[in-house]
Amino acid sequence: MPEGHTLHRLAGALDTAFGGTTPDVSSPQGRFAEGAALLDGTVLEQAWAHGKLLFVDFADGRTLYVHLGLIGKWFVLPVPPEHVELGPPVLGEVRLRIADERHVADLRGPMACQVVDQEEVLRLVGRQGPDPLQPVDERNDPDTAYRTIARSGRTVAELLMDQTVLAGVGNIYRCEVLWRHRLHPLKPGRSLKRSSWQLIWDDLVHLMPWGVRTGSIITLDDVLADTAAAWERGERPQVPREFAVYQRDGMPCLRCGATVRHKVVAGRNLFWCGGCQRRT
DNA sequence: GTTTAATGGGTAT
DNA sequence: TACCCCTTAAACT
Repeated sequence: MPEGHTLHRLAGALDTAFGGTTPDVSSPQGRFAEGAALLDGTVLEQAWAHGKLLFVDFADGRTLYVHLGLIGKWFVLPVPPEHVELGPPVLGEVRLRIADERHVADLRGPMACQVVDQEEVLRLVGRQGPDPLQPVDERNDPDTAYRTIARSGRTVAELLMDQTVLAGVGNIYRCEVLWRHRLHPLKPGRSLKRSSWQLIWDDLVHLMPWGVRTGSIITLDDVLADTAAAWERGERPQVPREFAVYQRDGMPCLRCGATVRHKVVAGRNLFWCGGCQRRT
């Protein structure tokens, strides 16, 4: 679920459902009871994201900071008619519920869920690298990422997932974008050409908004073409969960037919094609 | 019924 | 590198 596209999509959904209103904020599970009490009954001004960090600005300078981590989920759903009176029943471990008579947003399993001040927001965002889902400017500059990559002996695979280098990319986008540009994931950062970095960044800028629109990571050109065509027609298609290399170890590469390889690197599953992703 | 894996990341060793 | 946290659904026995 959670790479950067998920958080930007969530920010939009929270804005649409609750922006400018005063929803009920609670912690059915109890573990966020104090924070929920601080926010309950105040205006939810705006939700926004940088990389995988999600922020919800409330009145009085209070901001809710949420990081979904690996397993966190946050669904924003309409309240079905039969549950308008009492609100939908709480199922499972709901750390935080934001709700009114029209919408309910239940947060489960987040790595972080806390009320922070503006200083802390700046500190958190300041540690993040540039985010391909935000406009490039002085504060969101892919060149800063390349400067780090170009003098690093760490692998490109590791650097792309380091949120202080590049914000929002997770394991799927990283594996797939490297495949798309035939780059070996274990190349050291300092061997990555500037032109290759520019291709990676531009490709993420191209791909990730489709993740925000559809809620699904799309990295195959034919899936993207079908989805974009359907979108043009005003349809909201179900996106097939298909990738080039992610979780396809032992299977043939969709491009060259060589066997997709797999290795655990820094505790994460890394996939790449042994045939068409060169080390050079 | 129990174990594992998952699109993350912080902290200790 | 290891270990810890968070939750749930799928994959085991």
